[in-house]
Amino acid sequence: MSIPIAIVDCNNFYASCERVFNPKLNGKPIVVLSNNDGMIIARSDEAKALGIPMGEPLFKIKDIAEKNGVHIFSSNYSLYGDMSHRVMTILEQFSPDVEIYSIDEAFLNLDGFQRLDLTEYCRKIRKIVKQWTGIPVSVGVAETKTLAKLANRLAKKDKTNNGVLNLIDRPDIDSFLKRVAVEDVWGVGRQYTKLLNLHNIFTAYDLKNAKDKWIREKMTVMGLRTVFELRGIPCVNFDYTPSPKKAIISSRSFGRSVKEKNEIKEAISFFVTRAAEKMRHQKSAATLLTVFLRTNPFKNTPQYHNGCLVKLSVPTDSTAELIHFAMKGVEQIYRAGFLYYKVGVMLAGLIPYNRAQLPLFDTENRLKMDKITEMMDLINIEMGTGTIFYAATGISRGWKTRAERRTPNYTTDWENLPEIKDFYEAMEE
DNA sequence: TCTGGGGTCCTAGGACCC
DNA sequence: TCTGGGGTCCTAGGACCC
Repeated sequence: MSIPIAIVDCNNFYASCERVFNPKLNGKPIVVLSNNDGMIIARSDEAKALGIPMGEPLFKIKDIAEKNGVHIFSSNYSLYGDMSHRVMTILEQFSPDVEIYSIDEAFLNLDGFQRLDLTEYCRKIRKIVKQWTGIPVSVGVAETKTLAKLANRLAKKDKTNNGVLNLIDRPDIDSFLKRVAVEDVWGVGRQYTKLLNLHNIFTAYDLKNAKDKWIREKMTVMGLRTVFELRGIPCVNFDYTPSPKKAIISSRSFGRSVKEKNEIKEAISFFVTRAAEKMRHQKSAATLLTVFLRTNPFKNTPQYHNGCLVKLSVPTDSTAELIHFAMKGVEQIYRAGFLYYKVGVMLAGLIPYNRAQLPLFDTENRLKMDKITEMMDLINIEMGTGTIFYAATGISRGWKTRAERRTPNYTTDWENLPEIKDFYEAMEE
């Protein structure tokens, strides 16, 4: 007997988070912007209905937004992260095996729940999450992850489903597959869509019936896996305990273009600090460090982009040491005269810290360095990120990303607790 | 004025080994 | 005259995800 898999997906997650704490926004169009207030990364249903596309730069929709009173927000990841955590905690009450797949999605293994009416069960999940967090979710249920994602999509699209679609034991499953375009299948992106369309494969149903050999040749085993999943054969396993990351990236575009090497260095030091913190959090050490910088590819100015990979002879998790090597990298690739718009750092070749090989003859006093790092982490956790930092990251932070329309951290900062009177006012309207 | 950030996996090809 | 076969590891690049 097959195992039912559910995927719970928050509707328009970022937009919904903003709405929870500002009930006046109910029924109003909302969009949320990417970092640096660059483009649209989330839209409420009302904003979608206005024809505002995903990924559109803000300046291109300014007119529509003004005309229709669209509410525009900078993204507020502290808020979204906390809301996500609340939703996931609730989901864990509905299945012992929950895989948190992204900030707004989770797979639930419903093995053992087969005797229940799964559609009813998922309606209950939906109701409780909405009641306890204010976030609306949709649920798709099927025998494979790919089919569950597809069911979820249809649940969201067709309002008659009430946010839940269960495809288990549906003899008419093909009629659902025919309603989903191939580019909307999980695992099929832009490039493969082009290729598939060229070969007259337009729907999930067409893809399900494609020839194995051809798919394997053109789309590798990943594509074949997708096809099998559409046929109801599970190929994508559950992953309950997130394994440590194999690479950690920290990068950002600047709020303005930056010319000076010193500013670039400060920004890179700042990103090294953040990446190293993340790395220590998962108890890894890096053997490779890459720094990169680039000019704005959307501008008609001289272009330059370059990266520099530093192999670290001794694996390290020390911010100070990583900054040291990163600065050497910057010296190598920085060219004067360009207007830089984005820089970043990647830590890779990560290994568990406790397995890190110490060299026989080492010039650094590692024990001492570990103590300093440990203490800095402690202070920053206790008293807030950025309380104590290396001078290399600078204090002016003139390169800082724009976020001009950010809402308060309602749930993670005592100073920003929402006030009940706002809710009353909204109810009276 | 103005276009995100952070990940994963697979494959081909080169270097190197015996 | 003439120069193997099989394996591993690493990297870059390309696809995908949210």
